Amino acid sequence: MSPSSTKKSTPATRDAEATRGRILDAAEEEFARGGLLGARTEAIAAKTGVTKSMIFYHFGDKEGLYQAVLQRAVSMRVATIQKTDLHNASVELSLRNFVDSFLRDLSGNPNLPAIFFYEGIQNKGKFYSQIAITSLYAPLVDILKRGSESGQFRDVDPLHSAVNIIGMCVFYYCSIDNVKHLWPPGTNPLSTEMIEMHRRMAVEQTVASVLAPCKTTE
Amino acid sequence: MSPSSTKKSTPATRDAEATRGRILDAAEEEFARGGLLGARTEAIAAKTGVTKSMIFYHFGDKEGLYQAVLQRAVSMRVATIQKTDLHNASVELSLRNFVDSFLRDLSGNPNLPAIFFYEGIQNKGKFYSQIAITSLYAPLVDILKRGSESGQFRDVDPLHSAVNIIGMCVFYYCSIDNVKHLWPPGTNPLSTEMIEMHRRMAVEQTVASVLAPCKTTE
DNA sequence: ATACCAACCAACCGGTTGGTCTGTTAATAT
DNA sequence: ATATTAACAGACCAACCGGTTGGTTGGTAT
Repeated sequence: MSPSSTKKSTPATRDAEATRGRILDAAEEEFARGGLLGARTEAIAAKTGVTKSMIFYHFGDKEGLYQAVLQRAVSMRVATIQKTDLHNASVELSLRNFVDSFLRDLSGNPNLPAIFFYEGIQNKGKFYSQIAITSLYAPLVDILKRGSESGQFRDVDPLHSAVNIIGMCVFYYCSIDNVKHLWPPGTNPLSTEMIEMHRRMAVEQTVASVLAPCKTTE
Repeated sequence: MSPSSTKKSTPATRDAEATRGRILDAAEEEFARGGLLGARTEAIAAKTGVTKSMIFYHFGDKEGLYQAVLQRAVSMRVATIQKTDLHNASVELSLRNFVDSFLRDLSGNPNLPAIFFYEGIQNKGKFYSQIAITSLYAPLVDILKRGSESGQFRDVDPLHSAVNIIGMCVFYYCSIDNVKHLWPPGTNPLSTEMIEMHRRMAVEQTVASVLAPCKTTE
């Protein structure tokens, strides 16, 4: 019953683990807004509620914090990929599952696409290692290869079509403030309905973009 | 025969118009690398060959230069849109023409996608006015609406599918350094063959992503 | 109780960067 | 020729920002 009855629980103050987590959350937002270069350590500290020094105490330097943010994001995505049914006999269903799970991950964290765009453009992918990119793309490439070879998909290049499919999924999140004017004023691009609409459209377009034209009956 | 025989030609030195052009070119590269925030005026000046002061002399401030770069990019794209056949009786062909001309524009200037991404994420689209976005997207939205209503396309939402289509086209250019590791080492993502491959794939996937499934031979 | 250390803060430092100020030189008109 | 002005250069500044330093405080083991 007492606040510190359990051995491990620390009473909220002086909790290093919790502080690191809060810094990571704030940093994710800030890096999404400005990338490694444009993010301000002061801004991260302000959002977190601790002093700027804590960033350097816990993560070494700005770059260390950045890598920690990237690492966490990749790990989370890889975790949900492993929980998804991607080896279904129907490659169409496998593709549908992959894209659907990807888009649900994104809707839970709309900042991630921006962070990875920054990583590619600003840092030329320096911190987004070969291993990370492969682990994120390989399952999708594999599905496309299987579908292409079995004839269930059109004769698409697996790598190019994989990249294009990811692009179709994430562009919306990276361009919200550019394209928001296309919708009637007051429309909130991150509202539940809009997010769901985008997911439906992206899944349907994705599948249709590679699916073989319907075989003449029989 | 003399170097300054023609009235209009200025001998290369003290040519304000040419200097502005060179600054714009250098700025486009630099803004593509870091956005309005991350671009360094010194770097732009260095690439141009003139002093940093010239930027402020010709464009007022960093923001003025940035707006000039955006303006020029939008104008050029609008110009080619107007030269493209987008009102063909076949909406499929109209769509194909739009995407193809878009991708050919991009291959001539791979920096543009990054600039517009930065604009949306960093500046929240402040300088990418409602007018600009509309003039760039409206023709595509129109094609999708026509195709959807006539039944030649599936029952897609014109706005969402338009955004997704653009995403499929530009993602490759914005993520080159992230996804380059997917291809065998040494592959140049900006080589003529890769660019052409990407354009073919993007056009085919785009059309397939909205095209109605083939009617039973009737 | 008290010694100890991880967790934290406030003040400060040095390099970077957008922008300015003072001048200088090349073209042009008269 | 010479006055005028647009097109340039270079030195400089104030603000900003990543990172450091020295010191403080709260939990904890003995």
